[in-house]
Amino acid sequence: MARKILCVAEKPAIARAVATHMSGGSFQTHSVRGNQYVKNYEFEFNFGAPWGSCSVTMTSVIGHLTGLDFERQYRGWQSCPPGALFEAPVKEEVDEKKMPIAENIRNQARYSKALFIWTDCDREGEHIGTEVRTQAMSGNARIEVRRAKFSNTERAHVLRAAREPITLDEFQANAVAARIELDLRIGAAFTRLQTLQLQQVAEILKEKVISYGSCQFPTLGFVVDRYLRVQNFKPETFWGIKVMLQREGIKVNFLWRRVHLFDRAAVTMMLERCLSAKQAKVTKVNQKPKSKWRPLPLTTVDLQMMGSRYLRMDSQKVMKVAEALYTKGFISYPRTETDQFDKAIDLKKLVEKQYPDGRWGQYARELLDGKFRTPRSGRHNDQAHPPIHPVSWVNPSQLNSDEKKVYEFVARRFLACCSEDAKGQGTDIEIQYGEEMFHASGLIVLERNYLDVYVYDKWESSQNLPNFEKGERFEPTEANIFEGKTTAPGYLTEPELIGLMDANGIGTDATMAEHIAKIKEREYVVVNERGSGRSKVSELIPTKLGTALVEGYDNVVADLPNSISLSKPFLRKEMELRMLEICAGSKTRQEVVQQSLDMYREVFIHTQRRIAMLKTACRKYLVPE
DNA sequence: GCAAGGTC
Repeated sequence: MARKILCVAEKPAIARAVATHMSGGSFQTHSVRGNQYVKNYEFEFNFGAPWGSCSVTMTSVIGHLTGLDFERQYRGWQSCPPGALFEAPVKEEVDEKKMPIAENIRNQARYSKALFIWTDCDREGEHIGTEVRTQAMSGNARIEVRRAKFSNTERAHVLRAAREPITLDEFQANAVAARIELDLRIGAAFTRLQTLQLQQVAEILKEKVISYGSCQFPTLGFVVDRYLRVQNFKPETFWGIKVMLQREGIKVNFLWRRVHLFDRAAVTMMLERCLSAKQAKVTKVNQKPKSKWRPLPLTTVDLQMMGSRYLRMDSQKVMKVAEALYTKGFISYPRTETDQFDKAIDLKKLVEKQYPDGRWGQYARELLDGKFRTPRSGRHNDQAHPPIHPVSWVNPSQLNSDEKKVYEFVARRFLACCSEDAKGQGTDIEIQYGEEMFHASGLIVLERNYLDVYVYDKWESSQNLPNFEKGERFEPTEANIFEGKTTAPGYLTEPELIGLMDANGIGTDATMAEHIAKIKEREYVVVNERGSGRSKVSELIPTKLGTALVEGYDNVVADLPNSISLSKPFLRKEMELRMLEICAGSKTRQEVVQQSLDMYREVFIHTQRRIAMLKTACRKYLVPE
């Protein structure tokens, strides 16, 4: 009998795609008792030396198999002081719902010579791989374990991954294990402490869970930070000089190089000097081609930001809709950090699939008639998923209105990536007037190219500039002083928040939207709709509770030399750096867990000692006088 | 009743 090899992917869709390539399209599908999504695919495959031709069962898990929790006697909120959770024993157990999946792996492993792990090639994937290995080995202790290294599900790439397996990266798996333990201990300890303490302070907190998490709190911190900047904003008056020339029936406005100053007397004096010079001199006339670059291939973070901005959906909604489109086979996997297309992907074939569309089908045809350009490459590659792109065309009548909007965006974005940049002719004119420099610029859009399909970008020709020659002199039609006031920044919008989280390493592409949803659910922030119609913006405003928590924690650590407030992203960032050290092999999991726990324990003890400050902040905002 | 991370 042929040797048997068990393959396990991170999710059903990958199992199916890999099985399709390895089997050349002919495999048997068996359902798995107890789970409707996971399937076992059986087929023959020649792995080459040393395995040779084998019968294969390809199956999957659905993300992590296990979860970490405290031992039973520590799960009650009154069972121990919250601080004890820094040391309380924890155990990893297969989730109740994942039991049938784990059992399937144990059963399949029993008759298998080897286990090939096909989880995503990222940190979480390595950890999920160890969970799969544990199950397989408990079914068959002698099973040999390998790992397939792949970054997309293109056929040749998959086949090579099957024939050139590597080993699991224990360092990366350990880094995730450390993250899991830290998130649990720190999250639970602070959540219980602040919930139990603050519930006593105000009537409206009585039944509330006041959660703390290393991601949700910095997310809240960003919202409060902006809110306070808006509240504390004091407008300042500034003055500037504007110069206008009327020529060939066109009014040309020249902008001051200094933009504006906050000293009226100084500006007045500068203007006087200009006026007494009478004539201005053209110091530069620059004609140069300008281009507006087509967008980069689409990542999750970008999809969420663009979704909030142009599709009027919050980030969680966009992701839900994108997942539905993915599950139905219309777009590629929507969780990716990759903004470069692999060379192996046949992009033209994907463009061709858009031919039937009434809105951009013609544009797609023109691309393949010679206008096609290889997409730009960004600098990110998660080695697991390609940029988000349409994989098949769908008739809009088959989609609901949100799905239509997201699919349209993904399709237009993809076609834009495969297009030429927009081209234009720019003119910059610089003049010297007295001692001061001014400039005017014009733009003529010559070729719209990608703009024709990517309706979300705007790039318009400006008013035509009249002719100027370098060295010529003219007397301006007008030269005036103008007055203005600095304006407050707006409240934080969701796309801005996602940008901040991304830049500060708070959450992952897949979880950022969840953290924002979490702080809404906890009533730390609310969404305020301002304006109407096209100019409508959704602003995030902290509630009194959200403001009180941030203020309270800031006060608690205000006079500590090294403690950084929990509302800031730095602690999480530090944890991230330590995880990278585990990945590099320079620190062990145990060292990192101990170090990080020590750091957070210090803040915890301090918070406990000064719990009155947290309570005072809550009372200040939440208890009526 | 707590976290964050996978995925459905």
